[in-house]
Amino acid sequence: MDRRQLKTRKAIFKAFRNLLEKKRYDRITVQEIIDEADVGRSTFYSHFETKDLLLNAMCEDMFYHIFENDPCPYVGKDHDLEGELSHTLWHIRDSKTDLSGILLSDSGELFMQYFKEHLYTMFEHHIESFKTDVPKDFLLNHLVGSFAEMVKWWLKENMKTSPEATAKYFIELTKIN
Amino acid sequence: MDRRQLKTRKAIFKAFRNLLEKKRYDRITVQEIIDEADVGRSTFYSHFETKDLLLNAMCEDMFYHIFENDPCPYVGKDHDLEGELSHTLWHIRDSKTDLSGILLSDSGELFMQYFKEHLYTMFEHHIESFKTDVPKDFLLNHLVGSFAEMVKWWLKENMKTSPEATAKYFIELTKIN
DNA sequence: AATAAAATCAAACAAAGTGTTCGGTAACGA
DNA sequence: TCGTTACCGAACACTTTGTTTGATTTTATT
Repeated sequence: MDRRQLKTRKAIFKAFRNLLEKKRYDRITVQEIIDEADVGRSTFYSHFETKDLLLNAMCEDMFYHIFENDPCPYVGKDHDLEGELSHTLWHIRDSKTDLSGILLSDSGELFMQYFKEHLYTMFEHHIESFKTDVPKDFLLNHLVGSFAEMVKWWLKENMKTSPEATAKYFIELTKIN
Repeated sequence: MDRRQLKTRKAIFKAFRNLLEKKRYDRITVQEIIDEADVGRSTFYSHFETKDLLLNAMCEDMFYHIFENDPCPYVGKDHDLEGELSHTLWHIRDSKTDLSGILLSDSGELFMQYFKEHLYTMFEHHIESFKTDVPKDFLLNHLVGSFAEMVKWWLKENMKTSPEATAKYFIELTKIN
């Protein structure tokens, strides 16, 4: 990939992130992004057709590393749920881009939706092992929703508790078998 | 209040609701609302300064009846949590305006935020009676988040289960003491 | 029924944002 | 070095916004 492309792409992402911490997504104009990123108007549109696609690209960028299936450097094995949750929290904490700034911003719910989509596929792999009477889709919704809320709370509290303890917390509070 | 005012206000609300079921909040223009409601441009702005304030007014209108502290016609006493949750679900089901259309729309998260605000104050009254080690604010987040997700799921499934059974479901799945 | 008050309307407006196109300039990779 | 590619800035037609104007109903009251 051309260095120039990467440079503009990063500049736009950074500008977008800066703006998102200051104001709501739907109040941010392309004009402002252009000014903040200091790129030409036509350049922006050659990279991203719309503001929505920019958001989309940025979310993929942000959440890719968090949910990638890599050998976990912190937790030995992540085949059990609790281990995988810790793993995920580790990645969130170590994420290079400031996730808390964005997830806790006025447009946080927007990113939460992307976040939840990833969580769905993650929890889906464990859903079979749970013994409960509630329907599967409800249970999934419940797990994803409460875990996402927990992450938000965790970030808001500056991640005082360790990923392991936090994951254990979550398991503890939810009757999943 | 003047009949004309009420008529315009209702027309705008209805137009807004119709549009919200078709497209996202931030893609809806004031122009479209005006056209759909068939009111003059200046009339709209004499009622609502901005689109955000219109949303705000409509949410208050929608959630007022759901969370008002009335003598419950369905559940005898609503001093216990489960009874209050049933009560809330009853109101949601009987709500005149189609809540599910809006809460499940593309802009559902927007309304969920308002919804959650009400839930917070509701759960706060019960929080003292819970015996658990997790911090109070985390527990609140957890309850509000998972209950809100449950309502969304419930609406999506066309409210097949009864309010009472659904509330019991929720209590059942959450370790709150 | 008459009247004063108030809400509505259409039209017009400047200002700001959108998305596209253009040719010129500069940076890249080979 | 040289062809390719990405960037820039300027201009464009177009839409949306929020405000103002003055004429036209509709309302509540007497």
